[in-house]
Amino acid sequence: MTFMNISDFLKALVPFTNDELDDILKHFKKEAVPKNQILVRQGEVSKTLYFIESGLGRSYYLNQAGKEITQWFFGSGKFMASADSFFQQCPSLYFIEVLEDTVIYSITKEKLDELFDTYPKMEKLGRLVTTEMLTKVVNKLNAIQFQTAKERYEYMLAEFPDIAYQVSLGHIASYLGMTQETLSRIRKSNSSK
Amino acid sequence: MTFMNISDFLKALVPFTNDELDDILKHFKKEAVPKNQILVRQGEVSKTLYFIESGLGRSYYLNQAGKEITQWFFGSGKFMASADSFFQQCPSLYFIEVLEDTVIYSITKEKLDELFDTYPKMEKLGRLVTTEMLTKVVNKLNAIQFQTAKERYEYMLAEFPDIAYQVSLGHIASYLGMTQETLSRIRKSNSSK
DNA sequence: CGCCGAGTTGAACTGAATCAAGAAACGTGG
DNA sequence: CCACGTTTCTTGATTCAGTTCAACTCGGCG
Repeated sequence: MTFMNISDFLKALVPFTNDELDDILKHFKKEAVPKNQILVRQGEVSKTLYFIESGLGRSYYLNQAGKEITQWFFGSGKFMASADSFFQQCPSLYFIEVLEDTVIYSITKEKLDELFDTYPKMEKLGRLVTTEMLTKVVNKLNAIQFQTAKERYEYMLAEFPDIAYQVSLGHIASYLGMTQETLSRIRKSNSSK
Repeated sequence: MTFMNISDFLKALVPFTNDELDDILKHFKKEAVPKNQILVRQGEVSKTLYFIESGLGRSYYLNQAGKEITQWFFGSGKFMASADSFFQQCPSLYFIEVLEDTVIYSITKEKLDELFDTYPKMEKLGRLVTTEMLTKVVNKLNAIQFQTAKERYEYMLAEFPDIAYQVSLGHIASYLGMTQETLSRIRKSNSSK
Protein backbone atom coordinates (compact mmCIF):
# COMPACT_ATOMS: atom_id res chain seq x y z
CA MET A 1 0.00 0.00 0.00
CA THR A 2 1.18 3.50 -0.81
CA PHE A 3 2.18 5.53 2.19
CA MET A 4 3.23 9.14 2.51
CA ASN A 5 4.41 10.55 5.78
CA ILE A 6 3.11 14.06 6.39
CA SER A 7 6.38 15.44 7.70
CA ASP A 8 8.32 14.15 4.68
CA PHE A 9 5.68 15.68 2.49
CA LEU A 10 5.91 19.10 4.15
CA LYS A 11 9.70 19.12 4.14
CA ALA A 12 9.82 18.25 0.47
CA LEU A 13 7.85 21.36 -0.45
CA VAL A 14 9.19 23.95 1.98
CA PRO A 15 12.43 23.84 4.04
CA PHE A 16 10.94 23.84 7.52
CA THR A 17 13.31 23.48 10.46
CA ASN A 18 12.69 20.53 12.74
CA ASP A 19 11.37 22.81 15.47
CA GLU A 20 8.91 24.44 13.12
CA LEU A 21 7.83 21.07 11.86
CA ASP A 22 7.24 19.76 15.38
CA ASP A 23 5.17 22.77 16.26
CA ILE A 24 3.15 22.53 13.07
CA LEU A 25 2.52 18.82 13.33
CA LYS A 26 1.22 19.02 16.85
CA HIS A 27 -1.81 20.87 15.48
CA PHE A 28 -2.70 17.88 13.34
CA LYS A 29 -4.60 14.91 14.70
CA LYS A 30 -3.76 11.46 13.40
CA GLU A 31 -6.66 9.08 12.92
CA ALA A 32 -7.44 5.71 11.40
CA VAL A 33 -10.66 5.84 9.44
CA PRO A 34 -12.40 2.60 8.46
CA LYS A 35 -13.51 1.93 4.90
CA ASN A 36 -16.74 3.63 3.76
CA GLN A 37 -16.81 6.15 6.59
CA ILE A 38 -18.18 9.55 5.63
CA LEU A 39 -16.12 12.52 6.83
CA VAL A 40 -18.15 15.41 5.44
CA ARG A 41 -21.83 15.51 4.51
CA GLN A 42 -23.59 17.66 1.95
CA GLY A 43 -25.01 20.77 3.63
CA GLU A 44 -22.52 20.79 6.52
CA VAL A 45 -19.95 23.51 6.86
CA SER A 46 -16.67 21.66 6.96
CA LYS A 47 -13.99 23.03 9.24
CA THR A 48 -11.47 20.30 8.60
CA LEU A 49 -8.65 19.71 6.17
CA TYR A 50 -7.35 16.17 5.83
CA PHE A 51 -3.99 14.83 4.77
CA ILE A 52 -3.99 11.22 3.63
CA GLU A 53 -1.05 9.20 4.88
CA SER A 54 -2.31 5.95 3.41
CA GLY A 55 -5.56 4.85 1.86
CA LEU A 56 -7.96 6.58 -0.48
CA GLY A 57 -10.84 9.04 -0.31
CA ARG A 58 -13.27 10.65 -2.71
CA SER A 59 -15.62 13.59 -2.83
CA TYR A 60 -18.98 13.25 -4.54
CA TYR A 61 -22.35 14.86 -4.69
CA LEU A 62 -25.91 13.82 -5.40
CA ASN A 63 -27.34 15.08 -8.67
CA GLN A 64 -30.98 15.93 -9.36
CA ALA A 65 -31.74 12.26 -9.92
CA GLY A 66 -30.14 11.40 -6.57
CA LYS A 67 -27.20 9.65 -8.21
CA GLU A 68 -23.73 9.91 -6.67
CA ILE A 69 -21.33 11.83 -8.88
CA THR A 70 -17.67 11.48 -7.99
CA GLN A 71 -15.95 14.83 -8.05
CA TRP A 72 -12.41 13.92 -7.08
CA PHE A 73 -10.24 11.11 -5.76
CA PHE A 74 -7.64 11.73 -3.07
CA GLY A 75 -4.75 9.29 -2.82
CA SER A 76 -2.02 9.04 -0.24
CA GLY A 77 0.22 12.07 0.12
CA LYS A 78 -2.60 14.48 -0.81
CA PHE A 79 -4.65 17.00 1.06
CA MET A 80 -8.37 16.33 0.97
CA ALA A 81 -11.21 18.73 1.70
CA SER A 82 -14.57 19.85 0.48
CA ALA A 83 -12.96 22.68 -1.44
CA ASP A 84 -15.93 25.03 -1.49
CA SER A 85 -16.96 24.50 2.11
CA PHE A 86 -13.54 24.49 3.71
CA PHE A 87 -12.16 27.52 1.93
CA GLN A 88 -15.28 29.62 1.96
CA GLN A 89 -16.98 28.20 5.05
CA CYS A 90 -20.22 27.66 3.19
CA PRO A 91 -22.46 24.57 3.30
CA SER A 92 -20.73 21.80 1.41
CA LEU A 93 -22.05 20.69 -1.96
CA TYR A 94 -20.10 17.49 -1.52
CA PHE A 95 -19.80 14.42 0.59
CA ILE A 96 -16.35 13.18 1.45
CA GLU A 97 -15.84 9.53 2.18
CA VAL A 98 -13.05 7.08 2.55
CA LEU A 99 -13.02 4.20 0.07
CA GLU A 100 -10.73 1.92 2.03
CA ASP A 101 -9.18 1.82 5.49
CA THR A 102 -7.30 5.09 5.59
CA VAL A 103 -4.93 6.92 7.91
CA ILE A 104 -5.43 10.67 7.94
CA TYR A 105 -4.05 13.73 9.65
CA SER A 106 -6.67 16.40 10.20
CA ILE A 107 -6.51 20.06 11.12
CA THR A 108 -9.24 22.62 11.70
CA LYS A 109 -9.52 25.78 9.69
CA GLU A 110 -8.89 27.94 12.77
CA LYS A 111 -5.67 26.16 13.58
CA LEU A 112 -4.56 26.23 9.98
CA ASP A 113 -5.19 29.97 9.81
CA GLU A 114 -3.15 30.36 13.00
CA LEU A 115 -0.33 28.47 11.34
CA PHE A 116 -0.60 30.72 8.29
CA ASP A 117 -0.24 33.73 10.59
CA THR A 118 2.65 32.27 12.58
CA TYR A 119 4.69 30.79 9.75
CA PRO A 120 5.12 32.59 6.45
CA LYS A 121 6.47 29.32 5.15
CA MET A 122 3.03 27.85 5.70
CA GLU A 123 1.60 30.46 3.36
CA LYS A 124 4.07 29.28 0.78
CA LEU A 125 3.04 25.70 1.38
CA GLY A 126 -0.60 26.67 1.02
CA ARG A 127 0.13 28.46 -2.20
CA LEU A 128 2.09 25.55 -3.66
CA VAL A 129 -0.49 22.95 -2.72
CA THR A 130 -3.32 25.06 -4.12
CA THR A 131 -1.41 25.73 -7.32
CA GLU A 132 -0.79 22.03 -7.85
CA MET A 133 -4.46 21.31 -7.31
CA LEU A 134 -5.40 24.07 -9.72
CA THR A 135 -3.29 22.59 -12.52
CA LYS A 136 -4.80 19.15 -11.95
CA VAL A 137 -8.33 20.50 -12.06
CA VAL A 138 -7.53 22.44 -15.24
CA ASN A 139 -6.22 19.23 -16.78
CA LYS A 140 -9.36 17.37 -15.90
CA LEU A 141 -11.47 20.18 -17.25
CA ASN A 142 -9.72 19.97 -20.59
CA ALA A 143 -10.09 16.22 -20.70
CA ILE A 144 -13.79 16.39 -19.88
CA GLN A 145 -14.56 19.24 -22.18
CA PHE A 146 -12.90 18.15 -25.38
CA GLN A 147 -12.32 14.47 -25.37
CA THR A 148 -14.43 11.45 -26.19
CA ALA A 149 -15.41 9.01 -23.46
CA LYS A 150 -12.59 6.72 -24.50
CA GLU A 151 -9.95 9.45 -24.42
CA ARG A 152 -11.18 10.53 -21.01
CA TYR A 153 -10.62 7.07 -19.67
CA GLU A 154 -7.13 7.10 -21.12
CA TYR A 155 -6.46 10.44 -19.45
CA MET A 156 -7.50 8.83 -16.18
CA LEU A 157 -5.18 5.87 -16.71
CA ALA A 158 -2.34 8.28 -17.39
CA GLU A 159 -2.97 10.70 -14.55
CA PHE A 160 -4.17 8.33 -11.80
CA PRO A 161 -3.06 4.85 -12.83
CA ASP A 162 -3.26 3.42 -9.32
CA ILE A 163 -6.75 4.73 -8.67
CA ALA A 164 -8.14 3.52 -11.97
CA TYR A 165 -7.75 -0.06 -10.82
CA GLN A 166 -8.58 0.27 -7.11
CA VAL A 167 -11.94 1.87 -7.42
CA SER A 168 -15.34 0.63 -8.50
CA LEU A 169 -16.47 1.11 -12.08
CA GLY A 170 -19.39 3.31 -11.15
CA HIS A 171 -17.24 5.72 -9.15
CA ILE A 172 -14.81 6.11 -12.00
CA ALA A 173 -17.54 6.46 -14.61
CA SER A 174 -19.22 9.32 -12.80
CA TYR A 175 -15.85 10.95 -12.18
CA LEU A 176 -15.22 10.87 -15.92
CA GLY A 177 -18.67 12.16 -16.78
CA MET A 178 -20.00 9.02 -18.44
CA THR A 179 -22.31 6.18 -17.52
CA GLN A 180 -21.15 2.95 -16.03
CA GLU A 181 -22.30 1.08 -19.12
CA THR A 182 -20.17 3.23 -21.39
CA LEU A 183 -17.09 2.72 -19.24
CA SER A 184 -17.68 -1.00 -19.17
CA ARG A 185 -17.78 -1.09 -22.99
CA ILE A 186 -14.63 1.01 -23.21
CA ARG A 187 -12.74 -1.33 -20.92
CA LYS A 188 -13.90 -4.27 -22.95
CA SER A 189 -12.79 -2.77 -26.23
CA ASN A 190 -9.42 -1.80 -24.76
CA SER A 191 -8.71 -5.23 -23.33
CA SER A 192 -9.41 -7.00 -26.60
CA LYS A 193 -6.75 -4.95 -28.34
CA MET B 1 -15.83 50.23 -19.20
CA THR B 2 -14.95 48.26 -16.08
CA PHE B 3 -11.76 49.32 -14.44
CA MET B 4 -9.89 47.87 -11.50
CA ASN B 5 -6.85 49.54 -10.09
CA ILE B 6 -4.16 47.06 -9.12
CA SER B 7 -3.28 48.74 -5.86
CA ASP B 8 -6.91 48.81 -4.72
CA PHE B 9 -7.14 45.18 -5.67
CA LEU B 10 -4.08 44.19 -3.64
CA LYS B 11 -5.11 46.22 -0.60
CA ALA B 12 -8.56 44.66 -0.60
CA LEU B 13 -7.11 41.18 -0.22
CA VAL B 14 -4.15 41.73 2.12
CA PRO B 15 -3.46 44.75 4.39
CA PHE B 16 -0.24 45.97 2.82
CA THR B 17 1.28 49.19 4.14
CA ASN B 18 1.73 51.98 1.64
CA ASP B 19 5.49 51.47 1.62
CA GLU B 20 5.13 47.78 0.89
CA LEU B 21 2.64 48.51 -1.83
CA ASP B 22 4.93 51.05 -3.47
CA ASP B 23 7.81 48.61 -3.45
CA ILE B 24 5.66 45.81 -4.82
CA LEU B 25 4.08 47.88 -7.55
CA LYS B 26 7.37 49.12 -8.88
CA HIS B 27 8.09 45.55 -10.05
CA PHE B 28 5.03 45.65 -12.26
CA LYS B 29 5.08 47.22 -15.68
CA LYS B 30 1.99 49.02 -16.93
CA GLU B 31 1.16 48.63 -20.59
CA ALA B 32 -1.61 49.38 -23.04
CA VAL B 33 -2.23 46.43 -25.34
CA PRO B 34 -4.23 46.91 -28.52
CA LYS B 35 -7.15 44.65 -29.42
CA ASN B 36 -6.27 41.22 -30.87
CA GLN B 37 -2.65 41.29 -29.73
CA ILE B 38 -1.26 37.92 -28.69
CA LEU B 39 0.69 37.91 -25.42
CA VAL B 40 1.65 34.23 -25.17
CA ARG B 41 1.99 31.66 -27.94
CA GLN B 42 1.55 27.91 -27.77
CA GLY B 43 4.91 26.24 -27.24
CA GLU B 44 6.56 29.23 -25.58
CA VAL B 45 7.56 29.15 -21.94
CA SER B 46 5.76 32.10 -20.45
CA LYS B 47 7.56 34.04 -17.76
CA THR B 48 4.91 36.67 -17.29
CA LEU B 49 1.87 37.13 -15.12
CA TYR B 50 -0.63 39.80 -16.13
CA PHE B 51 -3.11 41.81 -14.14
CA ILE B 52 -5.93 43.35 -16.15
CA GLU B 53 -6.78 46.87 -15.15
CA SER B 54 -9.33 47.34 -17.92
CA GLY B 55 -10.24 45.35 -20.98
CA LEU B 56 -10.58 41.65 -21.63
CA GLY B 57 -8.36 38.70 -22.48
CA ARG B 58 -8.76 35.02 -23.21
CA SER B 59 -6.66 31.89 -23.30
CA TYR B 60 -7.27 29.30 -26.00
CA TYR B 61 -5.61 26.42 -27.73
CA LEU B 62 -5.72 24.73 -31.08
CA ASN B 63 -7.30 21.30 -31.09
CA GLN B 64 -6.37 18.42 -33.42
CA ALA B 65 -8.53 19.90 -36.15
CA GLY B 66 -6.75 23.25 -35.78
CA LYS B 67 -9.81 24.94 -34.28
CA GLU B 68 -9.41 27.53 -31.53
CA ILE B 69 -10.86 26.38 -28.24
CA THR B 70 -11.34 29.08 -25.62
CA GLN B 71 -10.13 27.92 -22.25
CA TRP B 72 -10.80 30.95 -20.09
CA PHE B 73 -11.82 34.59 -20.18
CA PHE B 74 -10.05 37.18 -18.03
CA GLY B 75 -11.91 40.37 -17.19
CA SER B 76 -10.72 43.48 -15.44
CA GLY B 77 -9.45 43.03 -11.89
CA LYS B 78 -8.17 39.51 -12.61
CA PHE B 79 -4.77 37.98 -12.96
CA MET B 80 -4.17 36.33 -16.32
CA ALA B 81 -1.54 33.76 -17.24
CA SER B 82 -0.99 30.56 -19.13
CA ALA B 83 -1.50 28.57 -15.93
CA ASP B 84 0.53 25.53 -16.90
CA SER B 85 3.41 27.39 -18.44
CA PHE B 86 3.76 30.17 -15.92
CA PHE B 87 3.55 28.02 -12.79
CA GLN B 88 5.54 25.08 -14.05
CA GLN B 89 7.73 26.82 -16.59
CA CYS B 90 6.84 24.33 -19.29
CA PRO B 91 5.94 25.10 -22.91
CA SER B 92 2.49 26.60 -22.97
CA LEU B 93 -0.44 24.61 -24.31
CA TYR B 94 -2.30 27.87 -24.72
CA PHE B 95 -2.30 31.14 -26.53
CA ILE B 96 -3.23 34.25 -24.62
CA GLU B 97 -4.70 37.16 -26.47
CA VAL B 98 -6.46 40.37 -25.73
CA LEU B 99 -9.99 40.72 -27.15
CA GLU B 100 -10.22 44.48 -26.89
CA ASP B 101 -7.93 47.37 -26.10
CA THR B 102 -6.64 46.45 -22.67
CA VAL B 103 -4.48 47.97 -19.94
CA ILE B 104 -2.34 45.43 -18.12
CA TYR B 105 0.26 45.28 -15.39
CA SER B 106 2.82 42.58 -15.96
CA ILE B 107 5.45 40.97 -13.76
CA THR B 108 8.00 38.27 -14.49
CA LYS B 109 8.14 35.02 -12.60
CA GLU B 110 11.58 35.86 -11.18
CA LYS B 111 10.42 39.15 -9.75
CA LEU B 112 7.26 37.61 -8.42
CA ASP B 113 9.27 34.90 -6.67
CA GLU B 114 11.47 37.62 -5.19
CA LEU B 115 8.37 39.33 -3.87
CA PHE B 116 7.17 36.04 -2.40
CA ASP B 117 10.50 35.74 -0.59
CA THR B 118 10.53 39.34 0.63
CA TYR B 119 6.92 39.68 1.69
CA PRO B 120 5.11 36.88 3.47
CA LYS B 121 1.96 38.86 2.78
CA MET B 122 2.58 38.22 -0.91
CA GLU B 123 2.47 34.50 -0.23
CA LYS B 124 -0.90 35.04 1.35
CA LEU B 125 -2.02 37.04 -1.66
CA GLY B 126 -0.82 34.27 -3.96
CA ARG B 127 -2.66 31.69 -1.94
CA LEU B 128 -5.89 33.66 -1.92
CA VAL B 129 -5.80 34.42 -5.64
CA THR B 130 -5.05 30.80 -6.49
CA THR B 131 -7.79 29.55 -4.19
CA GLU B 132 -10.33 31.83 -5.81
CA MET B 133 -9.29 30.64 -9.25
CA LEU B 134 -9.50 27.05 -8.10
CA THR B 135 -13.11 27.44 -6.98
CA LYS B 136 -14.04 29.04 -10.29
CA VAL B 137 -12.45 26.27 -12.28
CA VAL B 138 -14.19 23.67 -10.15
CA ASN B 139 -17.50 25.42 -10.83
CA LYS B 140 -16.90 25.38 -14.54
CA LEU B 141 -15.89 21.75 -14.41
CA ASN B 142 -19.16 20.84 -12.75
CA ALA B 143 -21.12 22.86 -15.27
CA ILE B 144 -19.35 21.26 -18.20
CA GLN B 145 -19.46 17.77 -16.86
CA PHE B 146 -23.06 17.43 -15.82
CA GLN B 147 -25.18 19.97 -17.56
CA THR B 148 -26.85 20.19 -20.93
CA ALA B 149 -25.68 22.72 -23.49
CA LYS B 150 -28.50 25.04 -22.53
CA GLU B 151 -27.75 24.84 -18.80
CA ARG B 152 -24.10 25.54 -19.53
CA TYR B 153 -25.01 28.71 -21.32
CA GLU B 154 -27.16 29.74 -18.36
CA TYR B 155 -24.24 29.05 -16.03
CA MET B 156 -22.18 31.39 -18.18
CA LEU B 157 -24.82 34.12 -18.07
CA ALA B 158 -24.92 33.79 -14.29
CA GLU B 159 -21.17 33.64 -13.66
CA PHE B 160 -19.86 36.02 -16.35
CA PRO B 161 -22.82 38.12 -17.47
CA ASP B 162 -20.70 40.94 -18.85
CA ILE B 163 -18.50 38.64 -20.91
CA ALA B 164 -21.41 36.68 -22.37
CA TYR B 165 -22.47 39.74 -24.32
CA GLN B 166 -19.11 41.26 -25.19
CA VAL B 167 -17.54 38.31 -26.89
CA SER B 168 -18.14 36.62 -30.23
CA LEU B 169 -20.43 33.63 -30.45
CA GLY B 170 -17.69 31.25 -31.53
CA HIS B 171 -15.41 32.12 -28.60
CA ILE B 172 -18.19 31.53 -26.10
CA ALA B 173 -19.35 28.33 -27.76
CA SER B 174 -15.92 26.73 -27.59
CA TYR B 175 -15.49 27.94 -24.02
CA LEU B 176 -18.71 26.14 -23.12
CA GLY B 177 -17.78 22.99 -24.99
CA MET B 178 -20.34 23.20 -27.73
CA THR B 179 -20.45 24.21 -31.38
CA GLN B 180 -21.29 27.66 -32.59
CA GLU B 181 -24.43 26.31 -34.24
CA THR B 182 -25.71 24.85 -31.00
CA LEU B 183 -25.14 28.09 -29.11
CA SER B 184 -26.88 30.05 -31.83
CA ARG B 185 -29.95 27.78 -31.52
CA ILE B 186 -29.93 28.11 -27.73
CA ARG B 187 -29.87 31.86 -27.90
CA LYS B 188 -32.70 31.84 -30.37
CA SER B 189 -34.87 29.61 -28.21
CA ASN B 190 -34.14 31.74 -25.12
CA SER B 191 -34.99 35.02 -26.82
CA SER B 192 -38.34 33.79 -28.09
CA LYS B 193 -39.47 33.04 -24.52
C1' DC C 1 -20.93 47.69 -55.08
C1' DG C 2 -19.06 43.43 -53.81
C1' DC C 3 -16.57 40.94 -50.54
C1' DC C 4 -15.81 38.80 -46.08
C1' DG C 5 -16.39 37.34 -41.48
C1' DA C 6 -20.00 36.34 -38.18
C1' DG C 7 -24.22 34.37 -37.31
C1' DT C 8 -28.30 31.48 -38.69
C1' DT C 9 -30.89 27.63 -40.40
C1' DG C 10 -31.76 22.92 -42.13
C1' DA C 11 -30.97 17.89 -42.68
C1' DA C 12 -28.46 13.85 -41.83
C1' DC C 13 -25.56 11.47 -38.69
C1' DT C 14 -23.44 9.70 -34.40
C1' DG C 15 -21.56 9.01 -29.67
C1' DA C 16 -23.23 8.20 -25.60
C1' DA C 17 -27.46 7.92 -22.56
C1' DT C 18 -31.23 5.33 -21.28
C1' DC C 19 -33.82 1.33 -20.44
C1' DA C 20 -33.92 -3.43 -19.53
C1' DA C 21 -32.28 -7.83 -18.30
C1' DG C 22 -28.91 -11.14 -17.05
C1' DA C 23 -24.14 -12.64 -15.08
C1' DA C 24 -20.57 -12.26 -11.86
C1' DA C 25 -18.58 -10.95 -7.48
C1' DC C 26 -19.04 -9.99 -2.81
C1' DG C 27 -20.12 -10.41 2.13
C1' DT C 28 -22.80 -11.88 5.87
C1' DG C 29 -24.92 -15.07 8.83
C1' DG C 30 -26.02 -19.68 9.65
C1' DC D 1 -17.41 -22.95 4.25
C1' DC D 2 -21.48 -22.83 1.89
C1' DA D 3 -25.95 -20.48 0.55
C1' DC D 4 -28.45 -16.63 -0.31
C1' DG D 5 -29.19 -11.82 -1.05
C1' DT D 6 -27.21 -7.64 -2.55
C1' DT D 7 -24.40 -4.95 -5.08
C1' DT D 8 -21.50 -4.40 -9.16
C1' DC D 9 -20.63 -5.30 -13.86
C1' DT D 10 -21.83 -6.64 -18.63
C1' DT D 11 -24.49 -6.83 -22.79
C1' DG D 12 -28.13 -5.57 -26.08
C1' DA D 13 -31.73 -2.53 -28.21
C1' DT D 14 -33.45 1.93 -28.63
C1' DT D 15 -33.40 6.92 -28.34
C1' DC D 16 -31.77 11.58 -28.35
C1' DA D 17 -28.84 15.77 -27.67
C1' DG D 18 -25.61 17.77 -30.01
C1' DT D 19 -22.26 17.50 -34.06
C1' DT D 20 -21.27 17.88 -38.77
C1' DC D 21 -21.75 19.54 -43.19
C1' DA D 22 -23.60 22.67 -46.25
C1' DA D 23 -26.09 26.54 -47.76
C1' DC D 24 -27.84 30.93 -46.81
C1' DT D 25 -28.44 35.85 -44.51
C1' DC D 26 -26.84 39.92 -42.73
C1' DG D 27 -24.03 43.98 -41.64
C1' DG D 28 -19.90 46.45 -42.13
C1' DC D 29 -16.17 48.33 -44.75
C1' DG D 30 -12.63 48.92 -48.43
